[in-house]
Amino acid sequence: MSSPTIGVQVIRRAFAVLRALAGGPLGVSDVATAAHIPKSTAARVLAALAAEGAVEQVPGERRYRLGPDLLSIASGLGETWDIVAIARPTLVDLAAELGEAAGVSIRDGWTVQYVDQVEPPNPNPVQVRDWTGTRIPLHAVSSGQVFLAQLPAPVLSRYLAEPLEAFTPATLTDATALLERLRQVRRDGHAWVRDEYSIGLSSVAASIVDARAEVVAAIHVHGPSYRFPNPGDEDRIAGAVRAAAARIGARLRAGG
Amino acid sequence: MSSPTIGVQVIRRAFAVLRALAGGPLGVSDVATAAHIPKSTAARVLAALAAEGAVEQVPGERRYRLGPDLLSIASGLGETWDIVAIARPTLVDLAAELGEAAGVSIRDGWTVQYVDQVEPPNPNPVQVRDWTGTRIPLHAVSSGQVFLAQLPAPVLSRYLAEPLEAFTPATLTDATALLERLRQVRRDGHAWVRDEYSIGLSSVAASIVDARAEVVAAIHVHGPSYRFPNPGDEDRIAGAVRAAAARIGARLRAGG
DNA sequence: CGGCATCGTTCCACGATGCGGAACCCACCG
DNA sequence: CGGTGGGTTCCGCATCGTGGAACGATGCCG
Repeated sequence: MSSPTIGVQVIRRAFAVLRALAGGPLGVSDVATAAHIPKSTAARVLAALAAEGAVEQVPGERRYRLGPDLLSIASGLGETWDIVAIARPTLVDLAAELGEAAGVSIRDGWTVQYVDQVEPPNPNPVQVRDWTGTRIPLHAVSSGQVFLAQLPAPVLSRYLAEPLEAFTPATLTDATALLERLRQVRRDGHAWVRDEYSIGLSSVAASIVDARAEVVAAIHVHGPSYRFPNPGDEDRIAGAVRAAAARIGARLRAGG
Repeated sequence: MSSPTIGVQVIRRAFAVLRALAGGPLGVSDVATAAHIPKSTAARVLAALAAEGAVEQVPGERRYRLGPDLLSIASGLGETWDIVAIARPTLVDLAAELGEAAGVSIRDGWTVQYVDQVEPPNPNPVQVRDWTGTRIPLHAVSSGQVFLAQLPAPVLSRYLAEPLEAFTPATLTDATALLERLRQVRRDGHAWVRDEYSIGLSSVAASIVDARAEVVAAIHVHGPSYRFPNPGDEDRIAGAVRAAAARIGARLRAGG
């Protein structure tokens, strides 16, 4: 291998297989193709994963899909798990109300990690792809700015010390401009971002606060800039997002 | 190896590690002990899992915990995922209302698979352990009986063809007795089970029906038999469980 | 303040373990 | 009945993981 390739390779492959299956049930050959591994190896890995309950054959067919045992592991995620589970119904409502996709994210170091997303009912054919599982630098997206806005000043300045990557011409790469934006975010309780991460994509986000008054997650709604937000509709939309975030926070604080 | 030990062993170990971490953050040595693998191997596996985002170091500390990327995989579970996510808030309410633990399960072959469980607030010190991730034969538990009650006759008789394992003296191991019970379940819309799986443990379950009118999951509430159900309280409790199941079903049918 | 108990990391030679190409089998289809 | 494509099995090779042990960092306690 030209690159050192750190780590245990079977594990790499196993997860490649799991991620491939996350898209829906697949047969052995498809898995092999999707995960870039030889067919026989794919079969062996699938068998091993099946023995662990991480995947299972869909009854009748011979394709594989993710197995329910993953949930028993995922439920060990603790607070993160609670957040996703609790947020889901509210996201469904929010997506329905605004007609665009809604999602939750958490902060992971200097990036946002999107952990769940729900599409509106009767989604418009023009829709934003599902970002679940993606990590994006904090300054480039609305959820990230929400996280940044509540960081203690010294921590924040450590983030600003490094150069801010540009994704589009609109990305805020200047520390001063970003600080000004964060001031707005703190004032409004939400962050509006247009075309800063991807051209033609707009989003609003608001933060979720747990019992210890800490920001543990953020929710957002996003859609194509040409129709979202409709001019003059920004406040209504932002209000809905803030309200949803508040509701989720309340549930989180109430129910364990 | 005395036993053939089928499967890829690194994968076995990787999942042993993940399951160990499902209980909460652990250091390398603890993981090694819990998963019964040498320390250096544990470190290597953890590093590999970390590279996949399946685990992460808790910031500041050096212990590891499950990583958010698991969610991006779990969200590929499709309907099962939706069920858990949607059921959670209702389970929280239900557990609070009845003061005992509530859970969701799905059917997996001839077993029930518990996929989530929530404890009541201020739980009594005497509580039932968390069954999440466990599989139990259908006839022995309330959720299982709910699933059995709606199986087509021919499928059901295939299950009854094999001997029914006894877990306690109260387990229904006689096909006729079980059929009679299932009749009750169909009539009532719920299943009450006392001491049939474990002595001193009682539970009620009701089924969750999706848009295609299929039973896709069941919820239950269970507690120690000495206090649950309180005499004369069976109907109220069962009613609450049925209502919760109906609510979850409705949400499931509405929101994607 | 210094020594001891832990915990994590690194190293390396050994060999078990997983690898994967190819042959085989089966189910489905034309 | 011959062909195609997916799944499973086989088996010799060497890769990849293994784990004991030594090292280094931490932090607790005396």
